[in-house]
Amino acid sequence: MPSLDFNKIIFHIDFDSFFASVEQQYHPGLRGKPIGVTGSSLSRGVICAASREAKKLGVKTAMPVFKAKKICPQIITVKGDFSKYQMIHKETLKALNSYTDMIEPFSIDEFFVDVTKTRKFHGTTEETIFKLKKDLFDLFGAYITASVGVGPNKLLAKLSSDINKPNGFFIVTKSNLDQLLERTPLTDFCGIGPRIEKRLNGIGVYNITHLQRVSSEILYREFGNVMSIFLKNLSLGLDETPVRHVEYKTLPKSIGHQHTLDKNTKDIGVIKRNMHRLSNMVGKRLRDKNMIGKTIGLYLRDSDFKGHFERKTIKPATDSSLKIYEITEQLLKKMNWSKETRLVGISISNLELKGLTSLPLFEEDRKEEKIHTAMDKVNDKFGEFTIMPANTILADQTKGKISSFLRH
DNA sequence: TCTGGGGTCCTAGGACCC
DNA sequence: TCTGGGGTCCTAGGACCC
Repeated sequence: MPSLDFNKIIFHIDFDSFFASVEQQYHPGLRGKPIGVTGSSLSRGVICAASREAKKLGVKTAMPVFKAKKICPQIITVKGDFSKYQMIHKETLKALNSYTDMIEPFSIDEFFVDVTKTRKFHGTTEETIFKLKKDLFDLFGAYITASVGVGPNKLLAKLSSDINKPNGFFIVTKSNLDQLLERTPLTDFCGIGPRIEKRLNGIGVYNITHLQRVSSEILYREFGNVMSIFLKNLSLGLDETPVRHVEYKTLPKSIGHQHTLDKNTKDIGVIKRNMHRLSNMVGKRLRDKNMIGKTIGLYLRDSDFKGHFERKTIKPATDSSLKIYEITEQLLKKMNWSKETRLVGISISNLELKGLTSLPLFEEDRKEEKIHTAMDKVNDKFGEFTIMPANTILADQTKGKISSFLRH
């Protein structure tokens, strides 16, 4: 049974309206205005991030652009520039490294930092927070701010970084813990989404106090072993997952790309060309990371927004774009697909680092590898998708540069 | 004008091997 | 003889996060 140890000090650092703040920092003309950062889809996009001014007017993350415009006609939409956000992420990691190496990036704009052992070099918890905020100010300027939550574990740290947003902080203590838990709606806890909430409601649990009191047997019956223990611990503010060292996470478990078509289509040719392009993107990223994967998946979303997924595991593992494409083509056949299609996605999982064992045995394969290497080199030099197999080039959207966005 | 794009983890059940 | 059980791999499906 885990317990709460207030000698442990975990920070959760969460940038405020991250993408939007970055754009406002870079473009002074956008400051003080309601802006929404959008993804790559032009005609059917969603708001990836809203500035605080836009939030005040009711614009929310993941809201379709057209809806945001309806609610807030004066909103300025800005196309997101992922490389900028990535750069700030990396700089933040560097800055945090001067405190401790116990840093776990949780997303592009969130970090857990375990300062239990190192805090004493920076004074009290409050002094450490202020120093950290000053570091960020010196690095990025006044517009890119972060809120900090401090607690004895990741669960409580994450919960509290939201309390005094933007640019605030909150420290969980023995004396404010109960109140904090009680005032937090179930779905504000990391790990409880709308489905779980509904199932909790089904067994009479509507708030955290109910969850504390509900019997473990009833929870077990509804959620099984792992989830019921997780929920019970959560209700008491308990969480023993460690802050993982930054290096621990650098190897991805899966790599995927998806793309919402400009228009729904039944044209298998269009779908296949998108599959081909996405396969190239996935393969390229595998090769960049020097990884190979075994399980290849094809995801199609129909016009009713329903997702359909098939996957297949192959041996040996591959990093070949062509192989990935061929497998997804088989999957497409297996799905017997004839629906109006909205989105095409391709992913690969079951990843491992490419070792000596996976050197291609046959001349044919070596040739393909050489082509890939040459193609990747040109693309690295002159930009993504300078060279692509001919049938990947889409008649209707030739300049198919897709920026990949990790989050809002 | 309905609803993007990148991920992670868990469970149940079947196939297969020994 | 017709059948036990553990382990691993895979598929299929579901839920969550930002």
